[in-house]
Amino acid sequence: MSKLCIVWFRKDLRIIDNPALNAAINAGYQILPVFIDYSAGAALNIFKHYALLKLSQDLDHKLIICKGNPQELLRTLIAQTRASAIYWNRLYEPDSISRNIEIKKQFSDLDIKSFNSSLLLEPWEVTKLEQQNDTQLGPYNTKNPNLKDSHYKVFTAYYKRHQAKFSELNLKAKLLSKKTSASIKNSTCDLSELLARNPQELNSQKPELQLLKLEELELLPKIQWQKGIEEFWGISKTTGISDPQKQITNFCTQKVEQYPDLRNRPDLDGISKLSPYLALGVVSPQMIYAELFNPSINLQSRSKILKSETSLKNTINLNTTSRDEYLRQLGWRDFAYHLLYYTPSMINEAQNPKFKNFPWQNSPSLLSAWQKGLTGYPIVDAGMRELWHTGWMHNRVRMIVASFLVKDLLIDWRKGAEWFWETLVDADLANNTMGWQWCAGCGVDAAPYFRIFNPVLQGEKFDPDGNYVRHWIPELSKLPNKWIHQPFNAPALILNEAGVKLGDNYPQPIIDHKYARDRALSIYQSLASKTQP
DNA sequence: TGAAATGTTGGGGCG
DNA sequence: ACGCCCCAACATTTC
Repeated sequence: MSKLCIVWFRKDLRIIDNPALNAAINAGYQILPVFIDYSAGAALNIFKHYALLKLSQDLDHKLIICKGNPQELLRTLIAQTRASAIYWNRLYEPDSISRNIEIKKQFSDLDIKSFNSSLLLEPWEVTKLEQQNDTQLGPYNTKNPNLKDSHYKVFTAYYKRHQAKFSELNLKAKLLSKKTSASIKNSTCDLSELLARNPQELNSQKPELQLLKLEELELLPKIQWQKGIEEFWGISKTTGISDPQKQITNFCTQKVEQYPDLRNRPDLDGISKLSPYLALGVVSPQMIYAELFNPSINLQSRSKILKSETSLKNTINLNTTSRDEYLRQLGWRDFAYHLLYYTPSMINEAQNPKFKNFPWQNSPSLLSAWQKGLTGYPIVDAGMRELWHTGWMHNRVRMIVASFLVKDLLIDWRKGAEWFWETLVDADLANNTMGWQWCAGCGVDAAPYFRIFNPVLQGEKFDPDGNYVRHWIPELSKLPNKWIHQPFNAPALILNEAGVKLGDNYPQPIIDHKYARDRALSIYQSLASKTQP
């Protein structure tokens, strides 16, 4: 019988293009797939439940599910099964890094290997210092004086290097490892069979492993909150999340050409909606990349557009620029992990020290109105209701609601980050933290402090027909376009005809934007002029 | 990956 | 016909 390898699943809940799983099979191991639950926001937990349901099925129901301290659980499992290897795919959150260093130490007599499964390039692969490719150097290695300023702080510079590195490593040509699901199933062990084959182990003094059924992780909420999420994401109660590869193909073959034009339009279906799949590693960015620049697809879409009387030259430019623009977003994702890896403190602290004593107002009632989508500004409320019902919000609207919370209401960006963390199915520590610091203007590569979104203008610009607002705020649906983004300015007659009673079935604005803008400007301005020690 | 305030221009109404 | 004013429309500056 061949040796046994624990493949430890975390945020790589897939069997396709899973480097740790592939490597273990290639090394001739029998596979013991293990999932140890980790804490996550409520919405992500729902998605995690259904992603696990699918993964478990893909692994022929041999996935071991448990909960608790990973070190202890792995120790027990190794004692019981005599596994001689542990393979996993790397995570980059500070807690995970330190835990993994511990585990590597603790099981140093085993074959332990880790892999990149979730980024195009890992944090240390894009640095200012050329020799900085040692994965052992972590953010905590402050003894290395070179490390301090080796990382990028501005996206444009980072991405330039990212692109260069990407071609340098020739990753574009790298083929995805495509194991058939049959071969994966063949290599996968069933724990109970395994233990039955070694009955002496069962009778030993060794600690018993508490194996759980998926339901026992209690990832689904007690209230029926998940219904809208299940519906929106095409989730099946019995088979779990919908086939993500279909979602990738659909975007890369149909929608990507229009991406630059439509990506800011929450009223249209112009974006990939792959974020929750990425957050849990149900898909890898490599899978998206492969499909995005799949030569045969390019050929198809080129010929399709050629038929619609576009010149060949334009077509090719159009193809690559729209695909590159989408790829750039995956670059932002890598950048978020780069920042988090080198400055883990950014989770709780503004990267810009001038924000240390920022006079946040933190009114609980205003925060609550924002969370419920009752601010009186339609584009903000539509976004917050979309978030609550689907576990997701269009990125343009995320920026609008974030600007409103931080700059209009003067509520600490961390309150917003917490809410997003609980309610987003794509909740991702690196992205969430970077995004909020960017919006609040307190990050290293942040929006300028004076960039304050006007919710009315943003609505009119990016939801010009008001369809997005009408969908999420039906009580406003009868308002004409002219007033759909500013009901508080509409004549009484118009409101009457549309059945809108401000302060009754739709709130008055909880703050006057002009007043709020001036207030934010003066605070941020005094901050900007403040000198730091 | 803003918006408002301020500045400039030029066509048209009008005395 | 001409200068003057008004004010969109656009451009630039400022926050």
